[in-house]
Amino acid sequence: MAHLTSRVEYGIHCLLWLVGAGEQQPSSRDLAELQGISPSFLAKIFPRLEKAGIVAAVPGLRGGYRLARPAAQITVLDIVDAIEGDKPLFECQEIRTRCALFDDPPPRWASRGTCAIHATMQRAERAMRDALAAETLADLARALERKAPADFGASVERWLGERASSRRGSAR
Amino acid sequence: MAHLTSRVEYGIHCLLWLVGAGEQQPSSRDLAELQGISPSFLAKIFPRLEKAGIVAAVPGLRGGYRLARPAAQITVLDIVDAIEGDKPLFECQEIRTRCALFDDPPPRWASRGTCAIHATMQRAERAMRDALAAETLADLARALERKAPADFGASVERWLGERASSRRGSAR
DNA sequence: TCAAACGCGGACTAATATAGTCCGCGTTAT
DNA sequence: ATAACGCGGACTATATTAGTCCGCGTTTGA
Repeated sequence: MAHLTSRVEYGIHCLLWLVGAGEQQPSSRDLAELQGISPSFLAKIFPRLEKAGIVAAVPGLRGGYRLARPAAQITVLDIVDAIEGDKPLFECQEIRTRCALFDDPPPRWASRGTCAIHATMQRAERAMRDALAAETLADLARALERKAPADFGASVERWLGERASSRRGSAR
Repeated sequence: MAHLTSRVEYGIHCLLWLVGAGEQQPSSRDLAELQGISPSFLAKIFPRLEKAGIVAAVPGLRGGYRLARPAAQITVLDIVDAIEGDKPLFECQEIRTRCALFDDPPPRWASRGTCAIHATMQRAERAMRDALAAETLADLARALERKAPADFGASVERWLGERASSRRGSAR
């Protein structure tokens, strides 16, 4: 995969289910099965979202996750950074100081300021991050809501509710 | 490394040496040793730049590379695409069609248009690519020229000239 | 004419990252 | 007490990256 990995893709999709979940607090297993992805893999993703303050975790039986703040205050960049850890698009290796014409301690001017190539890459990364910061979880949820039939949200809530009550019940 | 790899970093640094090379056409080995990187690794990078029409290759003894067009007409994006092959920042896996509430052929509306998450990532990638396309090799060369002492360009040309004549000579 | 250096490509290796799985801990509700 | 929860660490398989090595066809100075 590329720079924005499956972790981010899975994370956002499952956060979107959380937007319309109402009072419920689905577990990571609930979310994984609702979304059709690996439960054990999703279980590695959500703790990162919790530490970043995007979701709140409720421990114990009947526990699970809910959004820690309104969806309109969670940007896609917040999610990406929480999951991927703010890894840079480009890592400058300071190649500019390694020139056959330089002596062992390379001249000062060679490492003065930021490497021009690095600066260009940083501008590109900034542009990418700005674009990700411009979109919130609420925007994405609205886009999905427009596509789905009117009763779909209620169906999802019902499905999550059934999962929750089956846990309380005879414990399979 | 991240999404923009060492290949790109090495490629751009060595292309910059080519900007001020004048009439000379340094070999990839010349460029690698001038820049202090692995000659065999750089030798895998330059054929890609050649196929993209960024540099022109001259085969045979005394052969080497020169820019195929003016540095002002070579953007950083051109170089990145030539070396990395235009790989996307994000690969959508169409997770949206995999919902536990869907039947085996998922409903039409679920895959209607572009996935909203994918669209956001594509906007971010576009922003990144636009930023890379805004900078040319000539811009980078100018930035370096401002830092280096006035006679540095001439020293590099002399170094490359000596390498060239030592090839013609008694063969090491 | 012949060797040496060139570009080019393919096969190979080592290290790292990604996508997962599995197990055990402490917590909590039934 | 048990079962499900979040959490973390250890583990595996596969893909990518960084880099080496060798061989082919071309060109050219000795």
